[in-house]
Amino acid sequence: MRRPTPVGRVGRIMRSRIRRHPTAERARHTKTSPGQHDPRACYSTRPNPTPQIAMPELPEVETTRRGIAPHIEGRTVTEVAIRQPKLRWPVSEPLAAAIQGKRLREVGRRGKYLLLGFDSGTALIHLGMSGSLRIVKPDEPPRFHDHFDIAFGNRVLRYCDPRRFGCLLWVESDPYGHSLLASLGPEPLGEDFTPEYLFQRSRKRRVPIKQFLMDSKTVVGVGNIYANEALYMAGIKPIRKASTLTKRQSELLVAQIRFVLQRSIDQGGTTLRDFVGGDGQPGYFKQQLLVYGRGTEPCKQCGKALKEIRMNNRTTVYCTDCQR
DNA sequence: ACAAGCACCTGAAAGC
DNA sequence: TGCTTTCAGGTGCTTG
Repeated sequence: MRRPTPVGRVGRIMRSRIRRHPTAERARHTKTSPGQHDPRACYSTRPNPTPQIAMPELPEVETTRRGIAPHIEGRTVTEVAIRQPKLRWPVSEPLAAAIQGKRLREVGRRGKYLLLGFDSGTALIHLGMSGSLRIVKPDEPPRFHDHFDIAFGNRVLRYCDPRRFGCLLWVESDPYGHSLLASLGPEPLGEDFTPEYLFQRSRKRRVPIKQFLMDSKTVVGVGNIYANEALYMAGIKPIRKASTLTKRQSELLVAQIRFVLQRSIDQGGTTLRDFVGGDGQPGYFKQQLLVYGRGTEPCKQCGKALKEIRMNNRTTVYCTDCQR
């Protein structure tokens, strides 16, 4: 089916929207005209193995953090190369100059954001839907979608993102006060994410429970895959209104969310070597998923065909018998 | 405050 | 076979 094209007044308004982040620098990107420098000229030629697209959910981001941290923490930035500044928001203009010669204190994480903490300022990195980071040697030629490098001597942190939904922003003040992080809900593996919290928070919410869980203001790091899995394991139907959640179900749900995320992080630990010289992709997609991606295959508990629907434009899979 | 829907992007898959 | 269209999805923003 053809995508509806916005028409009339509303369409004009939508088309005229400017893509920017309110607190991000308003870097302007003029189109490259003939004769001008084409940023893509920096890339090696296109025929390289297409990077596998894995959806980075919280376990992937945490594994990435653990994978890159030992190689770059405590080291000093020797060079920054931005080949493609047009990510979800323009790469912060002052970033390269700001971190040049600076020492990286630590690699932190808040939700799905990675925080490269320097002595003065923080680089915020989000992997979007298809982003990945890996450590390469300085002489390794960039592939087609390798959009930026941050070099630490002989170790280069390289960012690849075919769909460019990720971002690289420079924040000089307290990063946790930045608008992207300030309103985030609790960490799912932290002590603030309790059954009581989830229960109270869901009281007046009429949206489907799955959508409620995927809202980063409720809890961070629960994307489509893990929302499907956790709801299946907790025996809760994704389309139910959040407000119908019982206290007992809140307990089950919190426990299952913690379980599926922790298990994935544990499994990711076995693929850390992939971050150096490899493709930078943790091997999560190999893990066994109970419902996500199984379409209408039989439920692993009762054998009945799973149901696949679209909810809020997201694929949702559940068992009509095991989930109530 | 809450809810709904769009935008961003491009490789892969499906459709013709 | 080859071209065109649709789908996938995280998440901030705008509108209702």
